Amino acid sequence: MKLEKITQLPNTRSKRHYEDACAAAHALDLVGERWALLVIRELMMGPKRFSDLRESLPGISANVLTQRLEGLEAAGVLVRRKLPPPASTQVYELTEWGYESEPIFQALGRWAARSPRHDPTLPFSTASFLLSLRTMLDSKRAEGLEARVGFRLGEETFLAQLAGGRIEISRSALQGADLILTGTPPVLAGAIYGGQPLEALEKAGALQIEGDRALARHFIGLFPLPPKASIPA
Amino acid sequence: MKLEKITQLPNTRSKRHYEDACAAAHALDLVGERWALLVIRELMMGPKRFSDLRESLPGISANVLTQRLEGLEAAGVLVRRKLPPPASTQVYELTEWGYESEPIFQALGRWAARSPRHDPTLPFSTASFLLSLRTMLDSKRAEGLEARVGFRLGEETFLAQLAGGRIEISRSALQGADLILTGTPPVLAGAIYGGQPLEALEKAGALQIEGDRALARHFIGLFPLPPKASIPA
DNA sequence: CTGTATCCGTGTTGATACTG
DNA sequence: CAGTATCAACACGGATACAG
Repeated sequence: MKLEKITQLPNTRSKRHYEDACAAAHALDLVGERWALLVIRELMMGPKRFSDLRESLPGISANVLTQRLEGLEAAGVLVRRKLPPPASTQVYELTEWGYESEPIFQALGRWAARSPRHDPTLPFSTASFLLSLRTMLDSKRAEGLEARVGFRLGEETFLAQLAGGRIEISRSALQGADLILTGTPPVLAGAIYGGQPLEALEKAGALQIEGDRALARHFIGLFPLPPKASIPA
Repeated sequence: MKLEKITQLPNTRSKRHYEDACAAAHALDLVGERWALLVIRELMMGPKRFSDLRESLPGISANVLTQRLEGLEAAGVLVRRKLPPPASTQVYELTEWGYESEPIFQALGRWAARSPRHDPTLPFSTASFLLSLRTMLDSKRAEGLEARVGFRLGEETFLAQLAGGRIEISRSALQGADLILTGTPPVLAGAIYGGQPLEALEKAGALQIEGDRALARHFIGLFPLPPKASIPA
């Protein structure tokens, strides 16, 4: 008669959370669940649909994505919005406060780039590639440069504007770009972070360069990786 | 004879990890499990023993703490060290790279301090209080100030040195301090972040002030909180 | 006294199949 | 396309027992 266990009180304290006044701990209550931060990362360059999110998050399952979207909406990190007709499709978009979480990704990324176990050959999403540029730009090296670099990544195009040692990147058309790079995020990352020569990638057909080729060579040198941490025996 | 179950293959792919080249995702593979970041936070002000960690992490269970310590050691974030006799007790200490994770906490903390749901009345550990000072110091306001502020928090003492708009905090004896504050982390946080008047806390016996009282009033004004985010309906 | 290992009830996660 | 339903595997947290 194990069916008698209807007496389960299902929600004493429905969610698991740290009982801790520390703001960082609170942040983990909000976005510390598995996949939550990666969902936010994927929305960092602008709104996306449910299935766009699924595609760019290798391995997330539909039900978990649903739960995370619900949780993040309840937390005030994102909103679901219906695009006006004729598109009429639903998208998820970060709130202003949601967009302000970018420094979290930068801190995580800068730190983990030094990890001895970091494997840069895994799948690389468009959003993380573009965020990595914002994170890794060496403002000293970019100081004197003023330029517009366009990216064609799959269906989408993005424009990076360099000025005053800073970089701004947004979804945008590419007119007025001094240079346009076309390829997949892993290939572009190979050129920028992996030191792979542009010519070789071009010959292999993995990369196309239109416009100022000298700028291309300069540009890919603006994003130095930190040295690996040496771990004790 | 349940002992026959040795046939369990325990590690097909022993750990759950994101298959993602993004460095931030890799960071989450290393320190994204529940409790991992809070363990690191507690070690941020110096080495601790197993039971110190348990005490300062309300709600963690012994087996989970063991697992996290193993995982973080394997990742190269911390090491276990045996103190020389006669103390001969084992402590956990962050590696240099482990200490470099502090910007992660600052980014998380700054962001979540704006959360509409942040509840600052929960338990507050010594480590998170001291880290919050490093995080929230307004360097403009601290610009001209040169001072040493001591803290007596339970058994331990810490010295905060202000100079050139920056703050350094370390476990240390308190000689040479211009001001010494004694109390619990929640009380001190109430004064610094909650705007509770020093005199009231002192009269209530929750706080003791030794030394330069004008400095105390100045000091608690150096750590402004950001405004709450307004979340959409 | 300081950690570690094991058992166990429960909640969370993830893969597949399925529905509006 | 945008999710729900189901179910198995795992992770968490509590208790307890064990080892130096």
